Amino acid sequence: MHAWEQWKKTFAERLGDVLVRSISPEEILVPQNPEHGDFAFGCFKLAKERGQSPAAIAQDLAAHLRLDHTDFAEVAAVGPYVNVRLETRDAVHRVVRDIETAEDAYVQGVSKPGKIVLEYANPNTHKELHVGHLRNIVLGVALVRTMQAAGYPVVPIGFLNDVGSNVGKTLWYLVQSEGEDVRTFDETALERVLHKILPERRTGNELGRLYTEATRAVEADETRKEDVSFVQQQLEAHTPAWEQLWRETRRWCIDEMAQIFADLGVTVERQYFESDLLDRSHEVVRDLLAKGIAKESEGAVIVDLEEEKLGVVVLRKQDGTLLYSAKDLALAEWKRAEYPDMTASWVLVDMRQSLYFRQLGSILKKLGIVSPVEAIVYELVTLPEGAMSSRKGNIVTFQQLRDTVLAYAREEVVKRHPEWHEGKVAHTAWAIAIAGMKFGMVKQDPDKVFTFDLAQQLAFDGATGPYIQYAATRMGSILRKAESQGVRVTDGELSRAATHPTEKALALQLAKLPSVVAQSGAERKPALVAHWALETAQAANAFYRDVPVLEGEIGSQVARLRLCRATRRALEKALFLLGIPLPDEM
RNA sequence: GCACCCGUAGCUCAGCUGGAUAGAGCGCUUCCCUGCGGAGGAAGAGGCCAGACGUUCGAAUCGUCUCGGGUGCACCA
Repeated sequence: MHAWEQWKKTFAERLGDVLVRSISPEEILVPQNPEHGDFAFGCFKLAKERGQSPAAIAQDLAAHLRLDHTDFAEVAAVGPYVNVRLETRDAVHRVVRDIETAEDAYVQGVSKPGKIVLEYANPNTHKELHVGHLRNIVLGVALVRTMQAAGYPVVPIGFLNDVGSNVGKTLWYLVQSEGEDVRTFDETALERVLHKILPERRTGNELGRLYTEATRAVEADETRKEDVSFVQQQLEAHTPAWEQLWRETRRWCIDEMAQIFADLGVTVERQYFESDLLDRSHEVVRDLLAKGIAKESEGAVIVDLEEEKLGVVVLRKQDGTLLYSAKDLALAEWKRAEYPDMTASWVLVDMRQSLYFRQLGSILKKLGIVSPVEAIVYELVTLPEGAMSSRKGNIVTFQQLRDTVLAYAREEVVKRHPEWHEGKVAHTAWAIAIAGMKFGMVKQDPDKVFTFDLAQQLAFDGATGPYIQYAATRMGSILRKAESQGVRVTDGELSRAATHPTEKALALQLAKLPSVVAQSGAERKPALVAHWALETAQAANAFYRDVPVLEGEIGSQVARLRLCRATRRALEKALFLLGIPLPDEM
């Protein structure tokens, strides 16, 4: 058991001894003001039960508490609270040894049973990734890592919507704007079109631009919808020329996305493609019709959920092409086939889709699927001037953001370290840029709208990712300096140094990490780890300010170096859980 | 109209399984580099925790209502 839980448990047990009843460690609280002590117990409930004043009970408890052979050095009643204080050096030793012994397993929680399949990083192809998608990816990566660390059996999977309605619309626009007739489009026309598209236009950005223009064109002239439908029908029927055009344009996007995903630390056990379940989706719609779950209405196929006050879901459009709903049903079925031992199926999506996922869950239940999908929702990313929309084209693309932040990070690195070689500059700038982009998004509550502000993304001071990296790298440079001075960081018993209050504060902070990770996993809130990292960086900076590590006798130097090392390791681990790399120096 | 989410310092946000004077960061005003890295640190100003009622010994935290803001509600995902 880690120090933090052990201390709470010990305190609770000793209280229980005096009270002759059991006290749960969860009833132990941490005073906001460290001057009160390290742990506290409030006597309000007991006071009510016993008809005595809380202060009198606190006095009594403090007088009878036996804390010998524990890490606690002091006990005091203050008003209605019993406060206990840890001996500084015992506390520091305990925590440093925990981290040194456990190494990577320091935060690892006990394995929970079951299998949770989590779908995230599920954008559309034929569009460009923007900062709204970034929130999904950042949260997804952090969720997977924190939950796994907390012992939850999370299996990350990806799903690419590569034949959505936007694709038909985009390809329709592409073909007709290159002067071809969509109705007679064949392989020779395809060659002419592809020949005209120079390599620099073979990007998601270009396809996204075409999509925006296509939307505008269809809005200007509704009769064009028929051509768009025609194209979508050809795609679903696998007509060769259209299928080839689709495959080619899709590749541009997938290549880009693969790079971005790798950059952002996305890992999935299985990558699904909407296009692979197109045919099955058509069958699913027919099955639902046959079973009477779905019905025809106004030429479309729908599922009526009015009885459950969930409205109506359209599965197949009047023109016979499929909607995302039909494909999600087929996907749910497929996931179940591939993960028969799945106990939960989660999909990370933005708030706008929460009603839709309740509808989907309801349909799946009608089909007798036992673990229907659950949407893990987060709020939108908006711009200061309002919402973003690919259809309207007012988006901040991920590439724009990345290029800007990376250039700025590089500039700052070069300014500080003109002597560094290119490889080191590039890697460090990359690590800082990732931290800059990601941290703001993970630290904020997913239920809150994230207002994207470029100036904020470029701030590397204050409550930011680079601030945390900086605190950790400073711990690293103390260790490096010690090494260069010939001080060896030995293992074994720690010296009896460790007496400064900021040293203790830092150690207690490090002690919390396993519980923070456990809670973060249980509540699906990676933000808790982000807040821990911020507080720890502050504690590390205070330690750095108050305690000159490389002074004094060798024993205390080594003890403090080990605290530095433990701090760096813990911060590195927390950053990893958030999907943020830590450079050696910065 | 119905449903979901949000309303805490000028701004961006923590705190919300009820408990000791409501916390950070940014911005603003003053400071701190012959010391282990100033991407840092110290201090200060700044709050009827949207409002009302209720539950409780105790409410930013729980409940109900009101008022703001956002989002969704049939062929986009």
